[in-house]
Amino acid sequence: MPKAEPESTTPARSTARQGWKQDPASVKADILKVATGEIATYGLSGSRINVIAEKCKTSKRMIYYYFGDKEGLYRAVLECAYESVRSGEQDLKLDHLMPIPALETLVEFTFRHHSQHPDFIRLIMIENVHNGKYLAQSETIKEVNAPAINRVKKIYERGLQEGYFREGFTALELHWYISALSFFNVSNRASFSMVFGDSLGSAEGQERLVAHTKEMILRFVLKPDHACRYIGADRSENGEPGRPALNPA
Amino acid sequence: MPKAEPESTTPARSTARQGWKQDPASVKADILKVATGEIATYGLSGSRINVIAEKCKTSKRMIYYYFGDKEGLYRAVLECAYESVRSGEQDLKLDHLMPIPALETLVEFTFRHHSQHPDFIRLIMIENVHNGKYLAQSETIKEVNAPAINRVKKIYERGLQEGYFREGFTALELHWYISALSFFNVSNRASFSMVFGDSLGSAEGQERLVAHTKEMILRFVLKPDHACRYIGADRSENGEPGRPALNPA
DNA sequence: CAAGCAATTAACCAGTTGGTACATTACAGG
DNA sequence: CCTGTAATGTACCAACTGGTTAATTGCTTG
Repeated sequence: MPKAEPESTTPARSTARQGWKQDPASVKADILKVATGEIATYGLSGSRINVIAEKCKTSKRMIYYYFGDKEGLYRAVLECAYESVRSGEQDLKLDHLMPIPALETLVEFTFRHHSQHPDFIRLIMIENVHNGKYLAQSETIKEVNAPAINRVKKIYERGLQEGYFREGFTALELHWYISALSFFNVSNRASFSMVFGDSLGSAEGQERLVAHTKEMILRFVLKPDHACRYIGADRSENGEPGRPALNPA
Repeated sequence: MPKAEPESTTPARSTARQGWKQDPASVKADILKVATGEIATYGLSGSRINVIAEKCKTSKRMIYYYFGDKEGLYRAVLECAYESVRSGEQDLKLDHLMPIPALETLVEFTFRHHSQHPDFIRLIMIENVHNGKYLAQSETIKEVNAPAINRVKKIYERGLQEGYFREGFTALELHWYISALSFFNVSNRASFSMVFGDSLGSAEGQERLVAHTKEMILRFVLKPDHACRYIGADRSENGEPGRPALNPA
């Protein structure tokens, strides 16, 4: 058992005391970065702290010095991943958009954001295999995720007030649907493409999936009249789905 | 390296020669069953063949005798899981239903079927963490999953011909959407409920999710006029979403 | 019954793994 | 310059792990 956690709560501040050839914070940050990659790749039980230490060009001892044990390292990786992903979600400016485009934007952003952060998705997959055991130990993470729901909530409530959206959903449910479609796209790509071919993984396939996902969420949330009018109006890029008006004939 | 795989290709045939106190096929089947549970719970690298052997009340040697090595066992578990899940999907009789109810039935079945087989979902999650490496080695599994696509395809094509569905989708895409929503419900329940509370995991929450998922898929696939007419007509059980007619006013 | 073979057991092994004890280095403050 | 302390490197270990060797048991068949 190491004596105590060192003080540096903020990793990667390079203006700290240059205690060695490099400041300890960067060592800690490096361990975290490498561990994230290793654990995301091999899982908690599949990753080896020896390997992590080697890849950090530091000693195994350092990992235990900073993170206590393997689970401590994993917890730190989880929290850090959640935080860094959250921080990348800030600048969306959805309030400036009308509810429908705002929702479209959010869905598209979520979909693409997930697909651009496969390691984060993998960590969540792994954590789910562990039944959320380590997520449960972290108080930080619950706070970190509240904004995600609020984003949906604001859009949905505005859409309700302005008469675009159907009533009867919760923001949590909407977030769930958006997450499900965006998450699955990354999490199950391997098995899906292995079994059915990876036509949906190609650039075109992915564009179809984003477009469809957006459309799916919108069609679901919109009031019928708005749905029939709105959908298809801007769906000119894509092929058949989405027709210009209610009655094609 | 064990000499050769024993002949029994069909596990669990109990009428085999009663070679010992119990027939070897049941030993093999038992190993497979226990291994499925262990691997689904702890992952490939997280599970221990010692533990599996103990739980089987057999020796570790038997596992190597029947499955060669740990990966061989895992492959067998994967294939067996896919097969047994497939076999539970046969008796749906979707051909006797009109396209719209057929699709509804399929979605609802898929959703509930997934939630009733969490171990299978977990195995797929784990296999995806391995990037489908072992799935790629199995030829069986591709064949096993073809019917899933065909089921969707038949419904979709009938729906097209009879004028209910919009054109421009592939059966694979539709299957993807149905799978995504059904799979996510199981795969991410832990992390989701850990972060947002498990209101969606309760009995009522689940019923809302099934209903919404069905509705979402239908709204997406149906032609606008059918969508407005059909949706909500049988949506009397649930609360607000789904209104009786196109123009509520 | 002897031989051959499938099924099974128990002991064993070498490499790995998470984790630690202990010495050491470098800086900071007195 | 001396000492405390944060930071680090080295060597080490006990437990475990996947995997194996070799002997044994019971059935079947000639």
